Amino acid sequence: MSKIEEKCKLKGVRLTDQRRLIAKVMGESLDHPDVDELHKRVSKVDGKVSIATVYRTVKLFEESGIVEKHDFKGGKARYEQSPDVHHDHLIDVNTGEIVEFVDQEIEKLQDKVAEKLGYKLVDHRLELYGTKIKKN
Amino acid sequence: MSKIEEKCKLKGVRLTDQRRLIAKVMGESLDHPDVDELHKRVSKVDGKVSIATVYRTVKLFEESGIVEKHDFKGGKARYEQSPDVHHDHLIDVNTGEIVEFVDQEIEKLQDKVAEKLGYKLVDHRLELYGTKIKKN
DNA sequence: ATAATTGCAAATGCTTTGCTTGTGA
DNA sequence: TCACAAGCAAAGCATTTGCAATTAT
Repeated sequence: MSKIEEKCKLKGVRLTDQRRLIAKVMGESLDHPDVDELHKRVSKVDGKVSIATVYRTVKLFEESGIVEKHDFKGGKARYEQSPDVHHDHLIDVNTGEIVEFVDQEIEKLQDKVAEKLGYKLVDHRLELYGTKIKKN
Repeated sequence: MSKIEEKCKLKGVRLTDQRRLIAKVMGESLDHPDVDELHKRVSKVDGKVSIATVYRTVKLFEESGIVEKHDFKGGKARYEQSPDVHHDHLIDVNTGEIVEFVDQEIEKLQDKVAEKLGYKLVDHRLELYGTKIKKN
């Protein structure tokens, strides 16, 4: 049973063949696929799964905190399995490649900024867009 | 002549009555209106301006660096006049209110993170989502 | 048994675009 | 004058939804 499947059980999310398959594909994905891409990967195993089901399932998983949705610039929503430790993303503007990173100092400063403005931070979005530095 | 109008001249953007009006409305907006809202405000002055023109104009202004587009969570694109000094945004998740802020330290750290990963930062997105802290 | 889930196609909401007429420099 | 802009309605694209048939517990 996949890790995502376990989380479904835990959250009381009813499992179907389609959901199990989508969970498996998500769990095996090391990148950040969009719904179309997920549907393609799922279809290789079961060609009868509709894209509507993929949409419904990622939404369900997201609402259950099982996957994370990202709306990076210029395009469709992309998904990844909810990580154990929070991270942010750097997107290569040339290749679309995504690099994950963690910076505790920035995280702390965000809290501080919010507090200074009279707010309690409940969510945030930090995305860096960059170009690869050529090494000589 | 509005500030945005001046920028248009500078960038060689041809001015029309509609663009002048949209520029004026944008310049007078202290919030971050979406296209619908802009169209409403524009329509109060000239009811014949079509929403397609508003879409085309904000896009043109954005490409010319005259306005900034923001895709905050959950909805339509919102616009503001390009500020002289960069700032980021904190969004009140209850009211939708937007607070602008500047934090040089975070900015610096972002550059540092990108560099450490082997990238040159060309753009970034930092949004804080929070709830107002009640004061007693 | 039966409430929830699926597949399909149609609908949605924001944004863009083709085409014809109008207009700024 | 004439390349470019505007208005309108239609098209596009990602995502959601109504409905009838299917399925999990």
